[in-house]
Amino acid sequence: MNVTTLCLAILFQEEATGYEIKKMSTDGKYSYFVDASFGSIYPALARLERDGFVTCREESQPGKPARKIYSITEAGRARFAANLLEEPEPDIFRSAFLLVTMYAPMLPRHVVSRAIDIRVNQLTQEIEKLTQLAAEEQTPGAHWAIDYGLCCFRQSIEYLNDNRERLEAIAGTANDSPLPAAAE
Amino acid sequence: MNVTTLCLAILFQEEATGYEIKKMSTDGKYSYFVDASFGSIYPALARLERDGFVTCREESQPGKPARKIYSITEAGRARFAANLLEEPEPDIFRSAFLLVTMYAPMLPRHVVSRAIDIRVNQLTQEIEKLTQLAAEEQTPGAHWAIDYGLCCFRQSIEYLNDNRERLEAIAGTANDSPLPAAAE
DNA sequence: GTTAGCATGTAAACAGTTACATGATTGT
DNA sequence: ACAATCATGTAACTGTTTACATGCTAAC
Repeated sequence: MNVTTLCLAILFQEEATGYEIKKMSTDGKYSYFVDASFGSIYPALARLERDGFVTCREESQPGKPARKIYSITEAGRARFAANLLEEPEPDIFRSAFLLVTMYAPMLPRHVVSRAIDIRVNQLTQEIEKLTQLAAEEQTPGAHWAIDYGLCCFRQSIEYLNDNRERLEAIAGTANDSPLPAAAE
Repeated sequence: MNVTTLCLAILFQEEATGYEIKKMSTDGKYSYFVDASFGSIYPALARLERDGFVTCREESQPGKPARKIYSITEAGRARFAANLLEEPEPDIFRSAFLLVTMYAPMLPRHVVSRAIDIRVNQLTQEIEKLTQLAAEEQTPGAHWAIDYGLCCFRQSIEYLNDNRERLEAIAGTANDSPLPAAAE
């Protein structure tokens, strides 16, 4: 999914500024679609407005730049809806954590332990985020998605806790490691 | 992870050609790191060779372009190892399937059903791939990673099978859908 | 006094994809 | 006949990030 579609997806549900879209795509409910930066969101919104898929009203604030609040148009709704009807692209999972596990034999034990700790932490935070989202959220589709996410993340943490010793035992067992520190 | 690091990661474990690296990053064991195209792999290998991180020997084949088999150097091993010691970046999950679930109320039921079918299929294939990989694979780190993946994927399929009716029941319940087809 | 949050926007730089060029072999 | 697999490589294009510019307010 590209930034333009992300903007339409969010504006389909609620009005928002570019700043708010950025937050939602980085931490919020829409973080499972794209993580976009300001440098891609602002130009995307300008293009969407130029092409009639969104409209914009300004709200001036004393001392700050005016908030530009975007709303989706009928053309915008239709475009996003048509998008949703297409076959969804495959889900993507990319993991620097798994890279560490694959090369565990050549890594010092503490590096492997730290990687597990970081991953468990990340998952815990993700669960907290979803729990909070569920409390605020009303739409039934979002609720289903949140429940699914919670189930997957909990299972993942459980697996990590149950199997971390097995992985830590592998650490540092390679005898041809290019890391002098591996022997420590 | 970028394409250059991917090449080093693979060449750390085994010699390979650009073509083989492409396959491994798209379907194989390394598909959880980056999915790279030829247009990025060949230039990356050329840069790595120029900078002394890999070496290359050619194996001519009648009727085909010569295979350029790359091997990692000590400098390359050191560079990749240093990379692994850094704090791993957070794992990334991006899902077009979850987008469909979130907007289920405005979608016709068959679109939602199809999205679930596609996702279950994708997960099933992922499990088959990992099972096959486990049969071929020797390194203990890779085995741990595969077991972890299998656990997550199985759990995910189970959830989808147990909760698909609940999601399908939501489909088409929005009365303000921009899709005329939603009423079918 | 310094960091974080709010708020918009631009331009250069970068990484990567897509499409093209070339061509034999094997399977359907 | 046609598609897929093997095999390398380049060039144009695209989308996105990073860094910059600007500036107020509130918290620590």
